[in-house]
Amino acid sequence: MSRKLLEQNGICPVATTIDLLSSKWKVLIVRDLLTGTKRYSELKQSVAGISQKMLTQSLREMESDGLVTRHAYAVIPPKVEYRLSDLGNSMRPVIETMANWGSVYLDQNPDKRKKLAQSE
Amino acid sequence: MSRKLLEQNGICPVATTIDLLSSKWKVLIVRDLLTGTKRYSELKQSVAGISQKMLTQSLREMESDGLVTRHAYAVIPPKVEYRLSDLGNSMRPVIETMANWGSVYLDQNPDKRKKLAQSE
DNA sequence: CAGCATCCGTCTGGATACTG
DNA sequence: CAGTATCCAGACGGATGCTG
Repeated sequence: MSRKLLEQNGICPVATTIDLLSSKWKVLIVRDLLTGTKRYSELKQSVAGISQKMLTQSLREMESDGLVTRHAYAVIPPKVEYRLSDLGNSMRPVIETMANWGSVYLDQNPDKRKKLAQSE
Repeated sequence: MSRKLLEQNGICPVATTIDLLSSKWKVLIVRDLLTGTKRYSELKQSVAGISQKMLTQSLREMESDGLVTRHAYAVIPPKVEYRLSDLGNSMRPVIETMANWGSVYLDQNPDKRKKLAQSE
């Protein structure tokens, strides 16, 4: 229903952004690609908890949306790298703003921290 | 599964933010409350396409997450107003950054605009 | 007006097994 | 390593009907 959202909210810029970042996974993938090119297996690691199905599916959609580019090397074993396109990179401020907000929130709500130790 | 995301990604600030803004609807609700207090029926209008079930459910969750406050007036017919808490208001930069990104994106991809006319 | 309760189809997404 | 293919449970969310 992601496309429908855009339709129903017309040309709202916020809805547009959400539309391209439709799932949580995509946001986290962008987050991890902001630091540079990553292999499939690296993403699988850094995006804690994602299944290969969701990772592949998300990457494919992001590719067709022009957020990510895929670079496959004809070697054995296979090696595939993903990196942000210019469009994907332009999302940096969005992710950073989220990161800032989350940091402040975590600072002010120490209880939310208790859960686990760092993951990245 | 929203809480699980936070757990599995540890204390990642980005994941934290996504966690509180877990659904698209919530983002759009915050967007609309940024301009001030709104009644239930007004939100139902401005958040195009949302069902009363989803609206109520989202508002309840946002309330318990401390993003939104609810003010019910004992009149007939009933009147209930919703407004952002300080925490909710602090999300303004997040939504604005999304809006900015979406605006630029729409400007550079005029084809995405064709769909419909303005909705808000 | 502002909900709540319920039914129920749809789709998401995890688990598992297999391949170039 | 980097996927693809299937199965399937459970969550999501719309529609409908009913209240204070």
